[in-house]
Amino acid sequence: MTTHPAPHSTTEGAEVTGSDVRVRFCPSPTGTPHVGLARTALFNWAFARHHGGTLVFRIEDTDAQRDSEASFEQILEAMEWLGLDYDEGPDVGGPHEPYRQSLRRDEHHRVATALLEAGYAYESFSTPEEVEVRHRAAGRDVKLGYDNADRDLTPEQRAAYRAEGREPVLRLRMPDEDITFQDLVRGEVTFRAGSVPDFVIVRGNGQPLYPLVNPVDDAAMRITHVIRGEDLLSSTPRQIAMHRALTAIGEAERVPAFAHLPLVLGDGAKKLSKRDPESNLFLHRERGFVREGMINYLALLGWSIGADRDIFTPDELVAAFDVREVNPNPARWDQKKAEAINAEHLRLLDTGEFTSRLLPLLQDEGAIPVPTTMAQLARLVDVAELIQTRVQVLAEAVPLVAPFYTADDELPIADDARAQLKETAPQVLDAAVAALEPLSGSVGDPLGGGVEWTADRIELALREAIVDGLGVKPRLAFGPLRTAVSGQRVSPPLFESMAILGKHSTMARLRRLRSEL
RNA sequence: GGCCCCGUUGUGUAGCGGCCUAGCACGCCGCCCUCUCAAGGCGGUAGCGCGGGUUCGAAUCCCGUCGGGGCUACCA
Repeated sequence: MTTHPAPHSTTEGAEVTGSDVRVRFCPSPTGTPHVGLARTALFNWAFARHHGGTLVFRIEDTDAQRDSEASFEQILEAMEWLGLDYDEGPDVGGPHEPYRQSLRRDEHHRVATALLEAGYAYESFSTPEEVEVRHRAAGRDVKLGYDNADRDLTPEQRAAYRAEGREPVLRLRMPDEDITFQDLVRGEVTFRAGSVPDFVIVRGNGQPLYPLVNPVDDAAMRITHVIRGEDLLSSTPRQIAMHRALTAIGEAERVPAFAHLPLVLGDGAKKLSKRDPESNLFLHRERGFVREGMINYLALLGWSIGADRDIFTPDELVAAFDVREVNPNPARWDQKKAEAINAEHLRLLDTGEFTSRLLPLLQDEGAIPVPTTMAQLARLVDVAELIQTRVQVLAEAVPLVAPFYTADDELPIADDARAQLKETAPQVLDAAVAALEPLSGSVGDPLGGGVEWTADRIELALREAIVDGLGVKPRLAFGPLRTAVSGQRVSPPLFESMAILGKHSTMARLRRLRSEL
């Protein structure tokens, strides 16, 4: 048996839709989660949810050299953080267990044997060196890869190789015809006959390889759509050949539909490398990206929801997502745009929610005492309202919030803030102290009478005393006060800050800076 | 080298033969607002890689060309 009739299944090319859709996210647990990986997971998730189908999470941990349990845990953590829930997976079970590829070894061997017996796979004894020698001898480029030389070995030849002590690898016989498929993102793609050599599916030591196990598991799990990165586009003819062979021997129902997502590029024109810090999903989380912002930006890497709109929620993504509308061109990671999108989502949060997203990060960064008291929490809600439009990522809140939780006499005065103080600063501070002293420290006369410590009253008193009284321009009038109160050049609005700090703290801070001049 | 993919302002995109003197967003620049910084408002900057076709008409279709990228393991 040299060639095979093309065993195309009758369902090939007939795309499955609706709740019959079954897609999978199948990372190999190497290293920390990459934004490109997250985008692939997101698009699979959005596709499954949009169609009311099933998302399978399978872990491809068959490379003991590179895989790690820690990485596996991180991928789970990433899925949870992004809120990408799956219907079947290693930690949630499902009808096609196990979902850890390393546990499916027996199944892989069984199928490999079946492929061999049916003639779709064959034993190959050539070493890479021998292949290279043959290419050179024939004047061919050695980069052509395997030369299919062992395709038609006789039983005697195989026995002879075995007698030499050689351990054969198993190769899948590629069909002698063009392989064409409809990529959901790119349209028709054709690989010329003969351009893809017969490939190894089981190592000499018996270890099954990715080109075998990935399609075998997809077939076993009845995957209908393979949505993955463009870097795997060139392996598609091999997978299709494998799926056709699997279909022919009854191990698969169909050849799945393929969709290849554009690459995510880094600064140059190259694929965003794992070495590039911006590729690390968790670094973005630590900086204070929220789930909604990250999902929104990730979705924009190759897809758009409409002509004049680019802010949307995860639910809106699910409702609108269609993998056929994904753009085939590579997308560059743009940190500024990513943060701008995140900022929009921060502003969309109501103050209470914004506050609770902020709290853990502030605690971790030491910007707010731990444990945090109810009073401190209440103050945070007030502060949060002031800074919500002033941060793009949560981490930017740290310097803005910290002064509200620092002892008055320990407030650090930044060098640049001190440096910008003009010679009028002392008299401005004196005037401020004098103007604010008469105000009651009370913030709540329910009847609205009396002098109160509110932002409006504070502003009024200060303007009268300094701007009108001393004839100092507003900018110069309030600069020193800002420095005294926050220790910084940039802060939340001054009068509101004073109101939140209270009279006692405010006065102490004003006097302290004055005393240092 | 071979195979394959991609090509609209700096970036991401809208565009699927006339609605395009190319829209939106980020960025950048300016103005307004203003106690700083933001947010917000207004305005500006910059693009269909190139060459041929097809057509009354092309960013949109075809061919070529150039450029960029991916893959090219007994990794996944």
